[in-house]
Amino acid sequence: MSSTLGFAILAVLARSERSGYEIAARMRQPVGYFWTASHSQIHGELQKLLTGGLVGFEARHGPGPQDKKIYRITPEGLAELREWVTAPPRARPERDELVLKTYASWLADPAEVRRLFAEQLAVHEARLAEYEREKESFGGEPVFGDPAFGGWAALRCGLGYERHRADWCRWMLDQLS
Amino acid sequence: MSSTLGFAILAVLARSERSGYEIAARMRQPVGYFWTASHSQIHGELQKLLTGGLVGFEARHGPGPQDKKIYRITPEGLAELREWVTAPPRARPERDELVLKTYASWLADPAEVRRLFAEQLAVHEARLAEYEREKESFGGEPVFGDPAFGGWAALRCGLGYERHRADWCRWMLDQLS
DNA sequence: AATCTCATGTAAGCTGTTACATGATTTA
DNA sequence: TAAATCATGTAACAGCTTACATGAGATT
Repeated sequence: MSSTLGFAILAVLARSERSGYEIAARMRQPVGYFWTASHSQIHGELQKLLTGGLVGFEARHGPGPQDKKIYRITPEGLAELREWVTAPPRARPERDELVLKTYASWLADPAEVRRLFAEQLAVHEARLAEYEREKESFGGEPVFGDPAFGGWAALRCGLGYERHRADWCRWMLDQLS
Repeated sequence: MSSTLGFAILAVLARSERSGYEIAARMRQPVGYFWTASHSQIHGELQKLLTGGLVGFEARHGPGPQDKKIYRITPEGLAELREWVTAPPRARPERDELVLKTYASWLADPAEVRRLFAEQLAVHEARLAEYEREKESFGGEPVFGDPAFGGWAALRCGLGYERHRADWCRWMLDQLS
């Protein structure tokens, strides 16, 4: 039984073998859009996966003081990952700081609340523009079965989310005028 | 400097004085739609808020072995809460297990993926129906300034989110057929 | 008689963040 | 020569979950 982070790492390694450093880079972009971890967390989790026999590694030298370790998913790791993919996700409790602030917004100066939501709207519009650019960079529309489909579907989810958030911010700004 | 949980508790206490038990109940419903905590976490956080002078309490007896403690926000607590409301929320890293599963879905049996998304769609449609019912239970549409506006705005955010998620699940099911 | 609600707390453990520690190679 | 990138690890701490512990009063 691995943690979700373990499966995130396995999902990356299922596509190609990588060093811990490279996995950490992926956890910023593009996997970072839906799962993130710092390098310290990744190195620790890789140790656990190694103990569990879900990954193996091959050391290669340089550059740097320590040898580079190229991790690879094992057949056992792939089997566990496959099982996990279609298992129902465990519900995470919602924690949304902006909505919490909204809940307490009756205490605040309306002008300041307006500024807060204008800022948030700008953030979501910027992300939307970024996602639209990435959408362009996909040549065609990948279909299910293609490994690229995962990234495509995630991007569509991100676009929908940012649109919903931007709409809500606009509605809030309307309410404040 | 309080944690976000501290401010969530202060936001509840700003509306009316409550015992730890009652705050925990609120953290399931309706505040639970955007912030949750278990009773053990709440009791611990209340101790910190008490030490910081942001809340005070009055003990009242019964029922139960220990006295009931009715917590009340202090002027200092209210001032800190007011300041926090319009401060920019600190960005939480995205962690979305369903999207992560989608990223790895190329490894799985399409029929199983279809089942997973059909299940998720049902979850979001059920929540949508629940939120619609709650929307009805609001008599009119509260306006900004009314404490009830916070709950109303949060509900509208929730409705938008569930619609976006349901749409994405439907799109995924389309892709799988 | 059993279970549910009210009521507060402690403790162990996991997850995740931030800072510390080292050092070679490449680029500006 | 200074900084960025590559590269791996440890340690301290904060946040959160789950289980343990107790017990009165109300309901079934």
